[in-house]
Amino acid sequence: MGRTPCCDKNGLKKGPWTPEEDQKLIQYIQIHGPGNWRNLPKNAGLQRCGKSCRLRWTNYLRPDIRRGRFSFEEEETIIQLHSVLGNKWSAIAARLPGRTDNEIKNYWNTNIRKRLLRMGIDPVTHSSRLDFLDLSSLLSSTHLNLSSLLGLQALVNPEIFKLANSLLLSNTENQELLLQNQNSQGPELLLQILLQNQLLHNQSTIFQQNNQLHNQVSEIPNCTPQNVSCSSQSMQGNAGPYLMNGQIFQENMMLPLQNYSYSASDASENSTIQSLNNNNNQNSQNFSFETPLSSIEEEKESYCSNFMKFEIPESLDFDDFL
DNA sequence: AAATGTGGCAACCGCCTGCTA
DNA sequence: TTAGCAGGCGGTTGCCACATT
Repeated sequence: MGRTPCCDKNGLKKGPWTPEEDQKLIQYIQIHGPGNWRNLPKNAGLQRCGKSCRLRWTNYLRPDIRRGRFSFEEEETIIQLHSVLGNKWSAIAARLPGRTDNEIKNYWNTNIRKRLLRMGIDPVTHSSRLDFLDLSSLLSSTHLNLSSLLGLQALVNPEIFKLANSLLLSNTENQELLLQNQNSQGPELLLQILLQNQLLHNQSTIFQQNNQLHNQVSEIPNCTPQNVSCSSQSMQGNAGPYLMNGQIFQENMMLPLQNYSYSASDASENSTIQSLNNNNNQNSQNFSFETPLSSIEEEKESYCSNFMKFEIPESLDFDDFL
């Protein structure tokens, strides 16, 4: 024979808990401790199901629960863990002291998930829905403004970007020479390098690709291979997502997860992305943390706002990306 | 000022697993 | 051995507050 039913569901109260009910539950658990949820409602004088009491305690009344907004670090942890664990909210909550699985789940569904969708990132697989290969050719075919290319820093591995910057400085000094050299494609080549090594990277082949980059760089006049650097220590022997300079990357994932916040050019709401912003302060806007922040949200929004502003042909239908 | 839309979140629902009588 | 429940968990709902029209 099995156990007797935990409770008779008839006549039991449902819905929001009253302060009086909360007080009864707290007092009872303070004396007897949590557990034995089947008998708890009767012993505590509550007209509730034991399951309801357990949920109320674990999700709301527990003294070690941390209320309030999620910190930037907590959000980063949630995203990283979700990329590994999926919707295992209890497992994620176990890594975030004071947070309940229900709270994390709600925060994901109401906040993070929507933000990822707006950015064209699948919140389930954490992979981008944008085909950056096509975007690469797209960018190559448009009038690429080098100063605005700097805005791509939010998209790419900072180490690779340093390389790009070095190349840029190097090439600028010999731009005329570069343009005369048919083997060198100037900024387009630079972008190709960026995309090949950052956006198309696969964890298992990242170092092989880096060697290719090394070779490519060697072919560029006035650019020495020692400029090439790739922070390998944070990637070695790591099959799953990995951290690099505070950004979270994952195999088949095009964007650093830390840059998920997104406010300005919302492709789901605007049929076209705003044209290039040639403001020279764009970089400092994206990466400066000097400005006092009124809220964490502002910090996250400002961190990478406007980071995806390209000149896009009108014929491009962004609905296809979403 | 009222109606409507939207977001956040507490709580419920139902399934699954492990335990127990 | 096994029927069936407790507890755990993820998905979903519905209420409320605030924003927008």
